[in-house]
Amino acid sequence: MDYKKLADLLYPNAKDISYYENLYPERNLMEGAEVCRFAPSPTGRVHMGNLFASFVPEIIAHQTNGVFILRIEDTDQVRILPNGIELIYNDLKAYNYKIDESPLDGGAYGPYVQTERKEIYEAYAKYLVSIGRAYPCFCSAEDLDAMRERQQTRKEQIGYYGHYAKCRNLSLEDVEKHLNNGDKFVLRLKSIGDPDKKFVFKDLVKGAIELPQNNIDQVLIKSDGIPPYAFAHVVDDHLMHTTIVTRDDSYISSVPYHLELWDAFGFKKPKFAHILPINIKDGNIIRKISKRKDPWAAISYHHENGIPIEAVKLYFATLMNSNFEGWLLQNPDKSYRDFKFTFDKMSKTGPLFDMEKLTNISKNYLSKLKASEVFELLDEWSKEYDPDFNKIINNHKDYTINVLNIEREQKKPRKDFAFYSEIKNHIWYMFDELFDNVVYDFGVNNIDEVKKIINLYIDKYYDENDDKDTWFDKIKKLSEECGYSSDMKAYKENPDNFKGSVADISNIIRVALTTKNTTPDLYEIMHLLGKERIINRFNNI
RNA sequence: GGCCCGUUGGUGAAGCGGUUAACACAUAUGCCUUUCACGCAUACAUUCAUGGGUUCAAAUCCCGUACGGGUCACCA
Repeated sequence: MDYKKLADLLYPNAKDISYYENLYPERNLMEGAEVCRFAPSPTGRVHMGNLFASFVPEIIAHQTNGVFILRIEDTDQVRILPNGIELIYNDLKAYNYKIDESPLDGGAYGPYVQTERKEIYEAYAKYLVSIGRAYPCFCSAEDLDAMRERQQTRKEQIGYYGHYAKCRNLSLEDVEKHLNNGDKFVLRLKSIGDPDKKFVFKDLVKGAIELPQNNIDQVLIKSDGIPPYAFAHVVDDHLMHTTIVTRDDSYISSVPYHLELWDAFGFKKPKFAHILPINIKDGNIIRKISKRKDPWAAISYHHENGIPIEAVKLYFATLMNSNFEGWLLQNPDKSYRDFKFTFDKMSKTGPLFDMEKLTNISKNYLSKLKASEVFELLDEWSKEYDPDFNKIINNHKDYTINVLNIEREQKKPRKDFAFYSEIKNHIWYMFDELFDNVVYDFGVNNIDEVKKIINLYIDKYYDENDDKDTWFDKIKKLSEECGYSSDMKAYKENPDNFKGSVADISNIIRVALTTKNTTPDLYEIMHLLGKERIINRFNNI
């Protein structure tokens, strides 16, 4: 068989691969720099699962001074979305992922959309034919269905291989005849593997895995001229000089085929890291995150609820390498990017998404920020999701920052809220605009007693210039004057001797001012509220 | 069904031949305290799915069983 002739027959116009080999030369990178990529299909918006899948290559690429590529795998025309590329790109950008090369940023190794690389694939397909490792197959869908059925009933391996690979031995004349007929064909790999032979594949995440060789003559180019995933992946990652292929763990079973393809081309193989998808426990079953079933997994849900993007990334970092958490505890002021991530520390079983954990991480993250930083974040979030509140906090910007600063600048700051959407619930009573139609609950204290106490307090004790100690001493004096114990220990020992304690007095003032039974430090709140507002609120009781 | 992979407390997860089986989250109790939050202290796996084997020694190595997941397309 003259393979060269067959190749020309099949792909008369395709370029020689040397053209592309020269067009996309070796990258000039530092020793150890990794070229990684995220290669999604443009089928819709990113969710937590994809976001994690892209977090990994992004961080590895940039930690090694390498390159992070966004490549769009749109060879399956039926599932793609019209603006799918922008959707994905914007979602990644919203999380501050640094994308070095992409359909939108361009780059020297593009195009970065697979359907735009058709002629490249053709050249490499032609090459494979010319060296006798690929051949055209004219079998119809019906032929293949019949074959599969037969294999199934005979309990044989399913696929196009061995004597089932009818088109493998087509002569040049046969092919020519079909072509003249206008018959469509797919290009298939001429596999030389033996499934009875095993080899050991080293995965960066999963370690050594024993796999059987591939013997299926897989489809390299579909009848529409576009390659399925595997062929496109090999050509693209070769030409883009990817050093680490990160992808979903489900690809692992097709590794034997992929490796045979790399070898058929004679290309230098990249390293592989098969990443377990983030799972979710749904009742008793564990399954992949689903966009449809898990609304909380959608990026939009995170935006709406004001889940800080940095917290999500911190959470991803702990999912990626569980020793990250301990490191962060030791290095609270460092960025997650300073931590040395490795693949071998990644979960081999698939991490479970844990909202409680994310919440905790987020609380810690927000508690460490400056009040002004929290304000900026809150401002940005509320602009879109709570415009009324946004107006209020911007009308009193400095005041709001001070409110957010209550018990913040201390070694162990408060951790009241995890998400921006929760902040309002914690500080609304500090704003007169929101302190409207409020309902007070003074518990066991009747309203006359309450009025007596607050009036006495304002007339006799309150002074807005008091420091905290003086302020509290006065509360104690007020307690005693009203028959309440100023000493908690004494009160606890003989509660019957008093009408209540200084805690009750404090709480009456707290509720009168905020309606809430639990608030941050009362002194700070009163200090920020100011005399006028305090008197007004007391008078409203 | 074939082929791969996995199974450690309520949860995530470290450990990879000798540990009191880390750590974090959650939960509970106590302390601190004007409330809350924070913090601190204590408790929570007589044991690492299960049965066997190797070994002086096994969560760690080997074999079987059960269960769970992945994959077997002109989808990625």
